[in-house]
Amino acid sequence: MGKQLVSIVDVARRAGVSVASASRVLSNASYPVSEETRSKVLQAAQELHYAPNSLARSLRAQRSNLIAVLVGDNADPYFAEITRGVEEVANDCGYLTIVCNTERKGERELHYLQMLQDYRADGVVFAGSGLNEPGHTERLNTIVQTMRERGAAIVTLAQHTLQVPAIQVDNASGARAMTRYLLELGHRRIAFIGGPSNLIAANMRLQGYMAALIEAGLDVDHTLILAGSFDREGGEQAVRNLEQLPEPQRPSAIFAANDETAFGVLRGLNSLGWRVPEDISVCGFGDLPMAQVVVPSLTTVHIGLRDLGRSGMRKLLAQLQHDDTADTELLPVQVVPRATTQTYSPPITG
Amino acid sequence: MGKQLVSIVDVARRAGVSVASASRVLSNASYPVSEETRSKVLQAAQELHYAPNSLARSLRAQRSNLIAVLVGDNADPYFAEITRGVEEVANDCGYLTIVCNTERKGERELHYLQMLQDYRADGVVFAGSGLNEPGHTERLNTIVQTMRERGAAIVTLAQHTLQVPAIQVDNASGARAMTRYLLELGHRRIAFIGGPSNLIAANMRLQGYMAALIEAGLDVDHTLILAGSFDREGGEQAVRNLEQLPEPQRPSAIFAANDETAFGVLRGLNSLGWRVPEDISVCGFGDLPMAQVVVPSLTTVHIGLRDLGRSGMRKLLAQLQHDDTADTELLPVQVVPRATTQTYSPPITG
DNA sequence: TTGTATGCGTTATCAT
DNA sequence: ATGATAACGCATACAA
Repeated sequence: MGKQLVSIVDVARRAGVSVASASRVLSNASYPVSEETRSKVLQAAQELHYAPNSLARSLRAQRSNLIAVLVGDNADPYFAEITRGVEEVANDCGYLTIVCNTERKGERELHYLQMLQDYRADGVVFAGSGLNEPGHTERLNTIVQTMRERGAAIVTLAQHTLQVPAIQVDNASGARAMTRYLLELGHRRIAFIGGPSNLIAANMRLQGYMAALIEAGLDVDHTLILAGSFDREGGEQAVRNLEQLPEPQRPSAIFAANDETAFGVLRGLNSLGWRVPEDISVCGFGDLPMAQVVVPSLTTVHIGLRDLGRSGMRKLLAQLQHDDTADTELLPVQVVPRATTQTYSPPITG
Repeated sequence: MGKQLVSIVDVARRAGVSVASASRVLSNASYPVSEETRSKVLQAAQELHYAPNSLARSLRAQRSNLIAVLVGDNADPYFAEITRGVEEVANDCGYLTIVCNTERKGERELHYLQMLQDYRADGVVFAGSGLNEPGHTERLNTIVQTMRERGAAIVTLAQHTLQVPAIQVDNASGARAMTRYLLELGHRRIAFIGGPSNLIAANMRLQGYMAALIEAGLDVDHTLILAGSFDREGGEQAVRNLEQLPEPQRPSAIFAANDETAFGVLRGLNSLGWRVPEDISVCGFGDLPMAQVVVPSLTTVHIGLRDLGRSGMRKLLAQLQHDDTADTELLPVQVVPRATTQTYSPPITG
């Protein structure tokens, strides 16, 4: 490979001092060093373009200053925003951020965790909610426990099977509030397009939706609950399925379990020639940046995603410094009414 | 901190063999080892839940298996897509991906590079184009050279002042092609909303735009060239400025230097009550996923961003394996006509 | 085929 | 205040 970089030994030699002294200067140790020694070391380091070897440092210190964020897909704006928040705080505190795309596959998640354990990552942020694959929870728990015993910090930013410090998005309340909002607009037949069945967050939102209906004294119509996949394709497919429904059974509003799905719904409705919100109301969950960009702008449930990332990283740091905060916090969310929803008006039969 | 993890020494002891033998088994060395020894080591490792220390390994091997992607902002879909592609290939090849948000600040870029040097990152992907800050190029060059001398691989995915292997998005041709396309539609007054002046890519697109006009024998009207910032706000602001223009000087088409800007333009026009594409045509550059989501869907220049990331990482690997490929490749782009552009029709004066 | 010993670059411990 | 040295965990050169 390339030529060796200068090491602390080279610096010490050039400065005419011991390695120990050089180290004390270069690592900003609190240990007393004479001004003369200090300046000699600093100058030698500068002249040689000394770059401390963080791998060696980490090995020695049992502390890597590496943290990781586990996401389903970093190109998904939901995770991208969280990652941004995590990275922001991490960088401020001298940590490097490793991004891991699990593609929502248990196998990949475990694979990554093992690598992170190997690299002695100081912490891991689970950005997405837990996977419901058979046997996954157990295996996940095993490695997470091992990491924690080693001193690594873990935090989840969603409902999770993991028993670790968490910041939970209040999915159930958010979905309930949104459903109530639609009910107040006069809608009675409200379709719900869910997410992957192995995603806890998706289930919580479904629960919230049903709870609101029941509270309002309405029956839950299972023909109005459709499968989705948290992506646009799922939304489009669901619309095609809704179209198959006989006229009187069709919904007057569609609640998509996340914004991406809602975008797919909007696209699907558009190609069907159904106008939003005149013919049908639509809403999502998440409030991605593009929710405000689409025309009409999307009514959705706002989650402060970047802040969620920031708080998550801070919680990680707190664990690392044994400043143990409350183990699990709930992140409140709010309904943001925009232009894709409007008061229900009965179809004109003529 | 937490309790010590088991090391290779523990494994060796438990297996009743030397550390060297254990290492040979656990690192999959090509060195011959008897079947008996191998299985003893493997079993001991399993029983102890041995996790190899990658920091030690990296220190020893002078090779970290860490790579980094330098982006302006990982929450920007442009960079998010690239990062995804990089991470995909990196992970396939056993590398961990560090994400660095430079916020397009030279200072942050340098700061990150120093950290990456400290961690002995095996490679760095510069996803964005070079910054034009005074003195930045020189300082950047210095540290990049040091990294390369060390054996690290570098690749840029955009026009860059750095003299390193690169995959360049053909910004000039793309912008020229798009401008020609608008000209063919009959537009003559085409506004151009640029990007940050210190971004080479933005300048290349402006060059392409002007080249097409000149080729068509048209004058470049500088009142139609507006400043932008590669974000939605810039697009909205530019629209407000265009509105100030007296009627006859207004453009019939707006070419935004990137998609984000175009989204801002669409939003700005919408709030002004100008219809797209009936009253005015709009197009962007980049073809982000959401270009197909907005209504009407955005005419833009397609860049295969995820592929760009993948190719970039492959180019990095090629360098690492001294399979030196062509130093700089050009990534072709294509105009994708969608619904925000249409044939120019002169305003009806009545 | 196996084992011993050394070095990768740092920092902390212990003397001085 | 300074210096010599062990140890972090691993992989290799060399010896057996």
